[in-house]
Amino acid sequence: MHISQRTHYAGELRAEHIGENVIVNGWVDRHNDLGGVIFFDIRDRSGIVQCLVPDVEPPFNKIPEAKKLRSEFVVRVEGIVRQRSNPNTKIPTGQIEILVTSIEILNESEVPPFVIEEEVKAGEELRLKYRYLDLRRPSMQKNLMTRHKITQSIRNFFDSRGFIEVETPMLMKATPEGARDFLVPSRLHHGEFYALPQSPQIYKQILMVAGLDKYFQIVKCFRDEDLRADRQPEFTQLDVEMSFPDEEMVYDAMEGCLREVWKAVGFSLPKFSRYSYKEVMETYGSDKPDLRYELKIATLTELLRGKTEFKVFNDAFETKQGVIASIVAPNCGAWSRKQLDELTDHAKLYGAGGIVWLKVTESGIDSSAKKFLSPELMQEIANASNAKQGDLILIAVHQKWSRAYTIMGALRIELAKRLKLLEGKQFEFAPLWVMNFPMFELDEATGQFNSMHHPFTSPVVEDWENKTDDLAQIRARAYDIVVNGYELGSGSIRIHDRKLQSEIFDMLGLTKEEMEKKFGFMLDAFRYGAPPHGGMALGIDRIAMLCCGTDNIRDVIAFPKTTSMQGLMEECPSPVDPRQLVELGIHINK
RNA sequence: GGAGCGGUAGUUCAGUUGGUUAGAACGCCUGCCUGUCACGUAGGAGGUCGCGGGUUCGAGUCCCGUCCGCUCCGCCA
Repeated sequence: MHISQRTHYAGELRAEHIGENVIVNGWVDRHNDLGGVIFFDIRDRSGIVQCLVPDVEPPFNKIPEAKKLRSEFVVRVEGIVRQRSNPNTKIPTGQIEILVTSIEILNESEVPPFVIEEEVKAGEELRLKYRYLDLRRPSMQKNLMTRHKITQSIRNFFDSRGFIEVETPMLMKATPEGARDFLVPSRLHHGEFYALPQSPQIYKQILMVAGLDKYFQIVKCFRDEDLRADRQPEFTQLDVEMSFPDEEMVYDAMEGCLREVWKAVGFSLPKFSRYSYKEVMETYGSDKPDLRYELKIATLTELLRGKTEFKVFNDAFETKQGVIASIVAPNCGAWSRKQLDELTDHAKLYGAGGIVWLKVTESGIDSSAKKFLSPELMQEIANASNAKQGDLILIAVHQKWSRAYTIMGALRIELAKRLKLLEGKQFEFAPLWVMNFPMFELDEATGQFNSMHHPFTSPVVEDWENKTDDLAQIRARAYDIVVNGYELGSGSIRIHDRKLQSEIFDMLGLTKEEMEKKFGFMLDAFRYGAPPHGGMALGIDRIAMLCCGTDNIRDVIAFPKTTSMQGLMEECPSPVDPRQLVELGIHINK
C-alpha cells in the first residue's frame, strides 16, 4: 500500500480539520486492539493523534496492517479526521481522531528496551545507551526544541544589535593555565599537539584588535576536568566581546540577550540584582547564590571579639581572616539531636570543624555552647542573627574568610532543601550580577597568586594604583551572571595594554620566556593598536537547564557523556588502530 | 584523587538471620472482546542476581578485589 506524502504533523490536528483527508507519518505509540476496533496513537515530534480502524464496517475491514502494528513501528497513515465520540481532554488532539483508510508500514521495530513515554522510568544508563529512543520521549524533544529557540533568539538579538558571529579554531595552541586541555596529536609534527579550546578567549580579543568591534559566537568548548550534574567535558558557550565598552554596556547587552531568551521560551526574566563579590559572599555564602529564598548570613566576628573564653570562637581571632558567622533556620528550634548532627556532618563536608547551635525558646536561649556563653551574650548573638522565638541559629567558625562563608552557604542551601523553600518555584528566576571579584587568589599549596578569573582581566584602577604586597586586596573588573544558584557566565573588561598585561603575567609567576612562548602572539597583537575591550561568555547548557526546569545538564544535551566521560551509545573513548598511532608518532606502553 | 548511594526478568524494583523451586508490577507473546485512551479478560514465555575471587555443607544475601551508573568534595584560570 503506497500513500503519498504527509499533509500534517500528528500533534497539530484539531477540530478545525474535521472532514479533511489527512496523511501523517510517525511512530506507533500506544495501541489497543479491542477485537472489532483497533485504536492506535501516532507520535511525531509535534505530539500524538489517535487513529481508529473499525474492523467490521466496510470498507475499513480491508486494512490487514492494523493487526500487525506494534510499539515503535514507523507508519504512514491516511484517513479522515472526525469528531471523537469520547473526547480525551488530556491531549491537545483529544477532540478528534483519524478514521483510517490506509496504513503503510514503513519500518518495523524490535521491542524497545524501555517504553517510550513522557514520564521516564528507565535508568540513566539505559537511556544513554539507547539515546535515540530516549530522545523520542516528548519531554526530551521539548528540551531540544527549547534549546533551539534559545540559540535562535540569541542569534537574532546579537544580529539586531550589530554583533557579528565569527568562527574561531577548534584546533588551537595549548594553554596549560586553568583547566586541563584536551589534546590532539599532530601527524605532521610528531611530539607536538593542538588543544581543543577551553574558550575562544584569546581569539576573540584578537578579533577586537582586528577591528571587528562587536563579536559573538555560539561555540563548543572543552575542559578535561571531572564531571558534575551541571558539567560536561564539551559544552556550548555564548561568547561575546565588544570594543570600547564599560561594564554598563556589557551588562546592558547581556541582560537584553537573556531577556529575549527567556521571552522566546515563554518566561519573563525579572530585574537583575547587583552585588559585589564581598557582599554576596558575606550575605549568602556563595558567589553563585540562589536568591529565590532569603536565609541571610550574619557575621558575628566583631560582636564576639574578646567577649568569651570559648576556644572554638576564639580560633577565629588567631588569623586576620578568621570569621564567625551565623544563619537562622526559622521555626526549627525543635530540631532533634539527629537533625543537628546531620547538619554538622554536612558542614564538615565543606571544611567546618563543627557547628555551634542556639535555640531561642520561650524560657530563654539554649545552646550547645551554653557553658561558655552568658545568657546576655547569647541574646546578643540572637539579635545580631535576626532570630526570633522558635528559631534555630547555626554558627560556624573558620580561620579563612572564604571558607567560613562557603560553609554557611552550604548550610543555607541545605536548610532551603530541608525547609522545602523551593517547592513550586521551578520556573521562578532570580538573576543577579556579581561584580568586582578579587583579581588574584592565593594558592596555599604553592604560595603563588593565581588569577581568579583569567590573566587577561583588568584590575580596578584605584586598587591597582594603591596596591600593596597583599595582592588578594586588588579587585578585578570581572563580573558573573548568576541565576537560581547557577553561574550562567562570567566576563570582564580586558587588559589591552601590553605593558600591563606583561606585568600581570609577571605577578602570576610567568617568566619572560614562558610569557613569550605561551602568549607571545597575543602580546605582539597588543603592539599594534589594541582597543579597550571586554565581554562575557554564557553557558548555553545551563541556560537551557533553567528554561527546561531540569537540574541535570544531560537532559538538555542530545548526546552527553557519563560522569566517567564515556559515550555509552557509541562506546567512546575506544582504542584505535595501531597504524593511526604510528602515523601520529605515539607509543603506548601498557 | 576522595566519599556516599546503586547494579537481581526486557524495564522499575522487592528479596527477612546465609537454607528447598529467586518474586511483584509494567512490558512482551497467544487467544477473546466495537469506543479504548493506565482498556478489560484467559493463558504463556522470560534470570550468568554486574564481573572475579574467598568464607561456608550451602552465598542474590557475608568478606576482598574489580567494572559500570548517579550524587557530592577536591578539581573546573
